[in-house]
Amino acid sequence: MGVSDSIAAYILAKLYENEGAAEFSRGEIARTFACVPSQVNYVLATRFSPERGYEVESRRGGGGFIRIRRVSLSGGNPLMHVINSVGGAIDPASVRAILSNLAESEWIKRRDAVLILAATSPAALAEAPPEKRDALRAAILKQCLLRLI
Amino acid sequence: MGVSDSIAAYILAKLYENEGAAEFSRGEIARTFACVPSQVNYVLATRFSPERGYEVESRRGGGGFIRIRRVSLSGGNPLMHVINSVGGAIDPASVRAILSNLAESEWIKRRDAVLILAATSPAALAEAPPEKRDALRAAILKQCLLRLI
DNA sequence: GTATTATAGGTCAAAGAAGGTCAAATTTCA
DNA sequence: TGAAATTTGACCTTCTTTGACCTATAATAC
Repeated sequence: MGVSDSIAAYILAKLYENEGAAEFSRGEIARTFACVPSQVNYVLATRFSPERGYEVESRRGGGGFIRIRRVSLSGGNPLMHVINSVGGAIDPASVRAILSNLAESEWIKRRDAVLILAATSPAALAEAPPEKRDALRAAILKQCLLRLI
Repeated sequence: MGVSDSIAAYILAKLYENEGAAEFSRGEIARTFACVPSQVNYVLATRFSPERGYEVESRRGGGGFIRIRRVSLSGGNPLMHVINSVGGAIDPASVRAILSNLAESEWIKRRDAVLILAATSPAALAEAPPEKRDALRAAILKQCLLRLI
């Protein structure tokens, strides 16, 4: 078992103890496992991604922290399914279809759908380089749905 | 929790006790928390800014004081006001402050705030070129708030 | 009444303390 | 062996703490 797995196990244990929430400092983990701090970011990116049902929040500077929340306990949630199936990029029409479906079947509220649609609209993403827009749209959609689980 | 957070909590408690108003001397706070006086200014600037819905008044010299008041958004539709006052770019901390203020004064729902925060989070905008992120954040925020008017 | 002094608070920049990003080097595994 | 996963390190950004120096107001002394 490599260091990344150990770190992941450690975080998982903390989440378990604490009912799906954990807070720690990056430096603390790095010291504990005698690795460079950025390895913690690697673990977060590869094992605690939105696709896996985790929400990660952090703050820099003195008193900085990293906070993780486990958001889906099972794969049964259709929002989780959507988050997984979106992939790295998505066009506006698909977003509209997905949101419309989710609202129709009452997995999210109409109001939520409207807001996410606004956030991923061409108007909102006009500033982004054209070739990056679909990727941004996908990331925004996933982050939003994650908060609604 | 760092010193700044403690000071902020202290002031918040005073505001709560006193129905949205608090008065104290800068030196008094500095002594209480064993910090330099200017740290109090730092806390005021970062946690009790107008964006967050506070008005700060002060006087120097003998009998000097600092007075804080929680100020309620009013006069026309505050959403429109925010939309107009957000320029072409905005950082994450300011978005957080604005949304928390709007939710606090019930011009938007908590759920809306959470969603917009997710849509404008660093995680959501990681795909965008760094120099474009603040501009995108501003555009997304405005598009979202427009739908809530 | 004005000038002086003491008592506040204000500003700003440097130093310190986290966390973030990215890509090269290395290891693992199919 | 070649692709994928992991490890490592150089460099970046954000937030906090500290201190030197500045300005305004009140109290006091002429």
